[in-house]
Amino acid sequence: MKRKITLKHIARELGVSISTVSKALKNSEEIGRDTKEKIQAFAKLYNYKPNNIAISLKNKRTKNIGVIIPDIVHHFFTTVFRGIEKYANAKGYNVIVCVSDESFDKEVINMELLANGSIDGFIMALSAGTQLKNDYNHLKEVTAQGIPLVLFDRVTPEIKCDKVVIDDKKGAYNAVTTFIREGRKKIALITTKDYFSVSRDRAAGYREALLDNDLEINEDLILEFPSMEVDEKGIEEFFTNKKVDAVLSVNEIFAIHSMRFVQSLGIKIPEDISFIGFTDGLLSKYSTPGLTAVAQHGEDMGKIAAEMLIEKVESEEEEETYTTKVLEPTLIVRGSTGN
Amino acid sequence: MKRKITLKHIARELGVSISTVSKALKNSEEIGRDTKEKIQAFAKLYNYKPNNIAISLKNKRTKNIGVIIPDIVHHFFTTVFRGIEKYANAKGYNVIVCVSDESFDKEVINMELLANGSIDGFIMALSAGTQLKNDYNHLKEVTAQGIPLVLFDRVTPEIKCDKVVIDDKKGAYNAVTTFIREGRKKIALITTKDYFSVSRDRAAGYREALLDNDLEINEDLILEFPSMEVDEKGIEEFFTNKKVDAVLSVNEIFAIHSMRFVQSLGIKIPEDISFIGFTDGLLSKYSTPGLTAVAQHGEDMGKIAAEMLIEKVESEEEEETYTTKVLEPTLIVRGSTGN
DNA sequence: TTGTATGCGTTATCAA
DNA sequence: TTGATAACGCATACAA
Repeated sequence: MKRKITLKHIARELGVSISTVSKALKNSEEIGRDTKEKIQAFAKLYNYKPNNIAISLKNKRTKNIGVIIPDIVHHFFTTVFRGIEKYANAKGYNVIVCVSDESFDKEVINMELLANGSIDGFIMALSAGTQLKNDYNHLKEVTAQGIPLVLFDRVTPEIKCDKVVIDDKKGAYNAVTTFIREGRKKIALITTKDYFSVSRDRAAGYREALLDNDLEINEDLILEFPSMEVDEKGIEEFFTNKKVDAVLSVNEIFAIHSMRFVQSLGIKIPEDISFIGFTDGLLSKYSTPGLTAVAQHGEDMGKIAAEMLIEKVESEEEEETYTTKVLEPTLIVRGSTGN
Repeated sequence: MKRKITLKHIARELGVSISTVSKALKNSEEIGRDTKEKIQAFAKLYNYKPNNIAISLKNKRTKNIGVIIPDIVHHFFTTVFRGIEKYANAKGYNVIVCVSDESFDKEVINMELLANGSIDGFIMALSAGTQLKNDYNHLKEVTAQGIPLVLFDRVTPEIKCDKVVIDDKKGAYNAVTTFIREGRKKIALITTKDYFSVSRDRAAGYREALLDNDLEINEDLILEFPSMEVDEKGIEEFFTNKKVDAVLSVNEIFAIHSMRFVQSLGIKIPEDISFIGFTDGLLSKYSTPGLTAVAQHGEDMGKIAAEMLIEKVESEEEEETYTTKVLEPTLIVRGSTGN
């Protein structure tokens, strides 16, 4: 087993000093031609590569960025992650992922762990637990230490930092407008309590679109689940009792379940009822009929988040200017709408 | 902005030596009661946490594990990752992810980068590019340096290391047997060239099951795509020209597309044709009808991989014994089979 | 009981 | 042109 070779080894082997080796390998002008060649040849031969950890310690820069997301088996987050990873990698950064599992405690623990020197900055989406608890001290700690932070998708105004979100309100607004243009009148919303920031905005867009079109808001047509767990019973009950001709769902999974259930009742999509769901994921694409979806452009979001973070990480000045980028949602039209 | 505090700061502030502080914080018996209390109080007040990087350098242990996977927007890999992450985290390890993007070059670059001190060991699934090129020198390098490596799912006999796989052959065998028990005779296989290790095994299982049941292998019923890209045309052509009453697909996506197409032809599932697909993902669960699937138990696989890796990382002896764990596939029965 | 010295692998400053 | 030394933050063997 050939252990990794260090400057010291090379120096000893070649009878020169460590600093000479270091300089030679950086092609410093200070070092004589032949010593340089000798050292470089030797280094190449033994495949010398500087130790990242030592360099991190010296530079106080790890070239690692920490990503904390609520879940990894999740199409949207995974898409954002891809955007982050691609950009970060291209910039020479590695990505350390921690999954908060929607738990406040795990989010805190992971963050504190990584904050002790492992990473140069954070990119994260708040866990449900954190949003529920409304406690952001761990984030404040981190930013107070001068560690750059970028929040995406699930954000909070409590923390001053860069943010990337999509215009959830507009996404919902556009979806509802689409329904109305189709002549739908009884438009339902299936939403969830947990995802405060996004659900709130989406519900707001839903309401605003109805009002702007002189339709009244019927609270009976708003189905609110406590979490994103699928409540099969709740869905069945809703659709057996309520008469609706269009449904906006804040996520794919509620929409898919609903579609299946109404289809089992012999109701036709989109003839009798239209569906639009947030987050253009695999299910939307492959359901029958395809689910018209509000695309969140996760990969772009990830890329932008990484850009913002690395920008801050590498900038010398301690700017106190934070920006929030708002991406435009796009409606991907499929078979579940349009009659 | 309050920068992170170090032992040195505490020492200076309290007028003691660095080593005294270090010992006091480790509750060493050597240090006097009052000094210890004073130091501990001060440290708590300023929320002292040791710097991970410094400790890594000292211990030559990073407590990071590197995970290299071909794709992150992928249900199976993401599931494995969850298993890895959970276990690793519980053991105090962080996970650095790199995505090879199915490319040999990226796999090599990422691996070499991480191998220079950033991680204590690797868990990975080979990229398609690597399997195609059949070049494993980067893996050999790493293991030669004594860095533990665990391969999962997409493995190679070329490298001596721990491995975790499912019995792909058996999964396919069982699926085909299920078809035969249903009385199916014209059983097709949709497969792909790229994933050598898994596709080969699955195809072998398919063939063996046919032979064991005295059915002849009709090469016309084997549809082989060059990659996992969906070739809509190819699928349509196949199903318009061939008469089949059962289909085993090496992935969900081919199966889903095929189901949709045959349904559009008015063929009934499972009455006229049965489907089974590998990788029990979201699509299988939510397609209509649900796709009977060969579950790969990704999370277990990830957990086992992490266990094996951490075991090796933390063991003192340089054992040269490598084991391969083979997980049993499970058939998840849904609506696409059983007539 | 406390402190000094050394080392982990690297780089940078300064001296020779 | 080369090398000694200090420093990054921490831990520990050894002195005092």
